[in-house]
Amino acid sequence: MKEKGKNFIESIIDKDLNNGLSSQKLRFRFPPEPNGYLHIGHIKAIVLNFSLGQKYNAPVNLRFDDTNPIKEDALYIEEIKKDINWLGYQWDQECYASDYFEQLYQWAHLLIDKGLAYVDSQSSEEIAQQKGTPTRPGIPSKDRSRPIQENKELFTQMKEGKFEQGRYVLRAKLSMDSPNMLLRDPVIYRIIYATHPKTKAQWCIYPMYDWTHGQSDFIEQVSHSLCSLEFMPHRALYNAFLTAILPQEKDLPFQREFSRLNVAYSMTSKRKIQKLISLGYVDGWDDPRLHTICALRRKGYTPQSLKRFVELAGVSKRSKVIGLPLLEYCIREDLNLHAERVMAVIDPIKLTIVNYEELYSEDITFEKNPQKPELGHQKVRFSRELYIERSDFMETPPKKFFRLSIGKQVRLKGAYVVQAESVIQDQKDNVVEVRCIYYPDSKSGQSNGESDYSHIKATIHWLSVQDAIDAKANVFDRLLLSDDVDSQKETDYQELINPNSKKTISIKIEKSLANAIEGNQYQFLRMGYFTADKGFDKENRIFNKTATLRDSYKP
RNA sequence: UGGCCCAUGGUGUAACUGGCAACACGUCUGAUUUUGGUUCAGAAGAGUCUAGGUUCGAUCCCUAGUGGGCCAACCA
Repeated sequence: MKEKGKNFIESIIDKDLNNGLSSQKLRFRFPPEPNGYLHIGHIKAIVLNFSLGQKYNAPVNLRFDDTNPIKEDALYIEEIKKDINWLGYQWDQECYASDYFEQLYQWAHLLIDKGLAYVDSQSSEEIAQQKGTPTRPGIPSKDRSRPIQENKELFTQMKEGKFEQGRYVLRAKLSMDSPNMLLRDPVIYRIIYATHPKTKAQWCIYPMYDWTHGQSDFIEQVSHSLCSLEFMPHRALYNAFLTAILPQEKDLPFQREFSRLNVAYSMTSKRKIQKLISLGYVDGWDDPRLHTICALRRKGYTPQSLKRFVELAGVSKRSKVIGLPLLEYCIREDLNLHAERVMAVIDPIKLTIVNYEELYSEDITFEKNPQKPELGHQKVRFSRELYIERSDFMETPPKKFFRLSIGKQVRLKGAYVVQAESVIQDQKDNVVEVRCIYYPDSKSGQSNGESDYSHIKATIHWLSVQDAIDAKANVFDRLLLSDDVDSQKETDYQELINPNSKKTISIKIEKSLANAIEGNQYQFLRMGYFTADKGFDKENRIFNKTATLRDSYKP
């Protein structure tokens, strides 16, 4: 049977299943380090692992890789859990690498017993120097041949806090001339005096990533340990350690690597984002211009759209940067189906209907969402004085402009056809008001008698002046000027930042939006998708622009 | 003067153990539409990095080259 769209990870799993691996043994895991907020790149790993879990009906663990107390914080544990839940995933077990510290310590002793690890007293710099280069073999440490018993005693004392930070490390004795630099006697334990988010002051030696990850996978019986491409050289260590401490074990987990999701114009480096925040270029980790999960959420991205994005981006082993248009497509696709349509005028200009009764008004209705008629209708007040979008009127229109200009007709959404008659200008000749007439027999949804309005090419949105409410909208442009900041080593923030990445503008919204709830998404008819910002209330009516609508109008 | 990984329309992925390159986004037409949105129909666009080899036949296997990525933290 030919299955299309299967990615290479799924192919590997299917092959394993065909080769006799029981589907009961399938287990995955998402292993973040709690040292910062999750970003769009993590979404790929999350979606990949959890959707594999769903597809194969296998459990997925959440494992915090908390082996470096200097960088980690309990705050991030909570934030990470929140983000994963928001994405709509439920993990099986909530695990911590620190749960395995004792076991890892015992295994380290086992490694020493086998003559495969030694305590090194050299400084970090000395060790680095002796490592050599990829083309030049390393030099063995003077401590490499330290007797096993002495190693055990020193390591035990390290654990007992007998030494100051940095005094000793435990190194695996592998090879000092491997072309894989990671195999050149890697450090597997170091002394750190810091408070760990989970184990507090219980430990003063901490295992390194390589000594932790494979073993943690084994303990949790993870079958397929998926990580990004840059961990490929670590696979040799992953396997070497597992086979060293578990020589008779047959069902060892194994690591497979996929390319990480790099998004154009996005910054995912914690250090760099932190810098942006401290320099005041963005307001915080959830500034909608960033690509952290909390920022995407605040901007109005939905879990569904982000999952879809990851799905469309695919899984492969090529390093690449995905462009923003795909991300925008995904949120439009979702919001088109779900967002309520409302009227809001972003850049208002007054439109007066001269032949409409001055004190008269009427209720106009239109569908909340043409994609979902069952949602019913929106009711808006129509009257003589309206606001329309400034860009919907032109004094000297180009040939293909279908909207309002003197002598031309448009339909006001849900209401009447109007024809512009004249404009009122200020001293500087700016148009401040458009005056028009309306055709009483052109009302939406009514039979129009003799008149035929089918030639009207455009429908524009509007708001009754007396009912319009003031609000604000944050409109964003890309924060960064370069599409691939993440791969740049040093960054000149001055030159990197788009000075016009955020504009806050005053807009007019319809009454029904006055009590919008934070996080709710709307389509401002013809203008794009907007989301009520956090803290939205009567005093503070702010919307974030989530995405623009597609626009095939080309002047 | 190292090792590992990768190379398919503009972009991202697909093509089962080799059988005349498919899907999505984007682009362009046309239709529908009271959102220049949506939807629908259709089109253009690659002969699979290069050179060899194996084969009746190569995107797929082999060799070499080229280009890109990763690796020398007491980070993960």
